[in-house]
Amino acid sequence: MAITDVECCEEQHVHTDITDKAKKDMPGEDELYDLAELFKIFGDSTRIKILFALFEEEMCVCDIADTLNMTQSAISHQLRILKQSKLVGNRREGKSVIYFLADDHVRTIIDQGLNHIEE
Amino acid sequence: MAITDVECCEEQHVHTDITDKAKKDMPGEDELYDLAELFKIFGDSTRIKILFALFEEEMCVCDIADTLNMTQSAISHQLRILKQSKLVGNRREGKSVIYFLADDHVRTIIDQGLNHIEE
DNA sequence: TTAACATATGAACAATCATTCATATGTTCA
DNA sequence: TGAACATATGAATGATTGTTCATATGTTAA
Repeated sequence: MAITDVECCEEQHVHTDITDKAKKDMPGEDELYDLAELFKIFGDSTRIKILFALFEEEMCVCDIADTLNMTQSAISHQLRILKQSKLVGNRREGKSVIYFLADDHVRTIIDQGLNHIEE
Repeated sequence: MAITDVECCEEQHVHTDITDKAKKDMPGEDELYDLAELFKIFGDSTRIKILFALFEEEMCVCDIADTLNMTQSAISHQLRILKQSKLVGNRREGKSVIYFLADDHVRTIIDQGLNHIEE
């Protein structure tokens, strides 16, 4: 057990058997960062609402804005974020652009969140 | 179909059959807000790391700080948030305070996130 | 009680972010 | 081609937030 610098408490008192194991099993920085970034996407009620709307059916931007009673611009900005995270996909259909859920992870993640809320 | 005000696109073009259904099935504001708040907790890599550390075993604040190589103050502030969200619990044990995972939802939610990342 | 240790917390600061506004891009139809 | 519609986007702004620093609270042992 190396005594390199001062911790919050005396280094001697750190339970290195536990912390060593925790450090060893900790995922890499990149994975942890990506994971946090993913959850950050769900951490905004506008985006959550958009996802709930798309649970029903695919929709154009205009319909989503109407459903949430928000401006087209605000929705478009958020859709861009959702698309970058591969949570939604889109396709152009004439003048409209149709957005849809990319996969079923979204549903599962949100359902787990609801479970926690409703306990 | 009421024509009350101007939407992003002409009100006439909104697919009210779809938007009405989406509006009807949308959870209440409070629930959506709580859900977003919950995911916001997971949307920070420091808190994610703390949760991963606690996956291994319960730990005192000092050990968590050592595991993450961060200051005691930063960890304590984040533990407060995690506790408020009922994601972790704690108990005092002498001079130390031991933190632990509150329930298994945490694991499930993070696992689902990892699934999405690793695809 | 005092000293040392462990944790919590308030204030301040920098960074991040959601929305708005103005405008640009892209599509269709006459 | 031009006009109308639908969506995207850059800049600006107000609000939120993670960390640091200083310090307070709480616990133990001498």
